[in-house]
Amino acid sequence: MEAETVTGRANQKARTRKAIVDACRDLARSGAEVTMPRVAKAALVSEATAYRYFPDLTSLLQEALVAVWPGPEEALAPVAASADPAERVAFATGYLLRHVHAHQGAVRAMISTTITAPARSGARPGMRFALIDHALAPFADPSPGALARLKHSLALACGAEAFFVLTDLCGLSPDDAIATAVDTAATLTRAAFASET
Amino acid sequence: MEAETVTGRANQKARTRKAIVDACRDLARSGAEVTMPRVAKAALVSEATAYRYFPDLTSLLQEALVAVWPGPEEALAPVAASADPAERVAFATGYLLRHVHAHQGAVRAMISTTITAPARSGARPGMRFALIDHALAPFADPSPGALARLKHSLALACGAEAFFVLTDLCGLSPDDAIATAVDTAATLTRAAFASET
DNA sequence: TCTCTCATGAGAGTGAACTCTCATGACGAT
DNA sequence: ATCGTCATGAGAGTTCACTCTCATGAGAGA
Repeated sequence: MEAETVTGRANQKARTRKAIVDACRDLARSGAEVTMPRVAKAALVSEATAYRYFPDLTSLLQEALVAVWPGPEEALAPVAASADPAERVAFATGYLLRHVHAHQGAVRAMISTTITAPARSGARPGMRFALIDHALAPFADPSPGALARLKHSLALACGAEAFFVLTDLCGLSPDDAIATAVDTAATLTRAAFASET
Repeated sequence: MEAETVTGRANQKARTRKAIVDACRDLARSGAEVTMPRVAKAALVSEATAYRYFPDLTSLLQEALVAVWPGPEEALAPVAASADPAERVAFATGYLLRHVHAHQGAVRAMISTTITAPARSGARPGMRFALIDHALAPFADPSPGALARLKHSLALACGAEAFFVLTDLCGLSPDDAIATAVDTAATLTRAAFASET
């Protein structure tokens, strides 16, 4: 056999896994509702097999989404030169929320299943935390603990939940929702770096 | 018959409805998982009957929760005399989040079902909006549109989603989560009333 | 080539959210 | 007292998240 087929069994598994993740990603990108049966059907595998590779929908969605999203360095490249924390945070928030908007169906499904099982929330990708950390990495703590507190505050504005609260409950358009979240994140950042209380 | 039994049919319906709402409220208060079958069983009615009175779990939960929560005036009575917007908003946020914490199971179930059906999110009680509006009622717009924007920002910090993000994703204790959300809401309010940009 | 292992498929089963239908029986009106 | 309406119960059906079992067949090793 060729060198690439040395471990046929392993290759087979890798192919199956990839087919599932790809199908999930495609469904997520299409904005359609993402369910295990749909994904399995699209991937041409049985539902049982899909569950063999991923213990639950959440893990699958996580892997599919993470695969599509670039890392924080790449995402924040446009503001890499900026020394303004608010500007960096604002950009990160806009970036994150645009992705959430583009993958609404998948993200909604993920929140829906994790919200009722708080214990398994660890399965959710820490996109927001990586972005926030990277955006604030260059800056020193304005006052002891302030940075940690700011990061927690930002988790409220810079996340999928913020987007859905603004669109579903406040009735904002996706663009307005993103603008509002960005604004909120920037305000919080400015406040944290301004006050030395 | 007695005067109270004039419309037996109507009374019967009222009693059934009350039994369902009460059972739901009790389940919610117990912190247990709230499902239609459980509620129906506890209310001694069939699941079909429960669905006859409430089109879905969300409507039931809404009615059960709203019945327990006092109105905004009553809730904000302790800060009725305060003229500090940040203080009033902070109190409202703490109040709201303590209730969310006390009824976790019900609120989680509500979010779980509405997040996947954004169209029906209107069914969610506007607790936060009533509280925010009441907290900010005495104050004039610092600059055109600023108040409206502040209210949208506050919806992110003063809501159930904020509580769950802080506890489930950030890993904070309930008390720390509430403190963080309160702090965030106060910061946003102060920023809105301070800058005349 | 033969055999054994293991990835996979098929399908049943559970519980929950709903939806729909049909039978029952209690209550109100006459 | 009788009749008709209507609240209710019982139960089947659908979809989805999972879980489990059993049979099959393809690839790997001897």
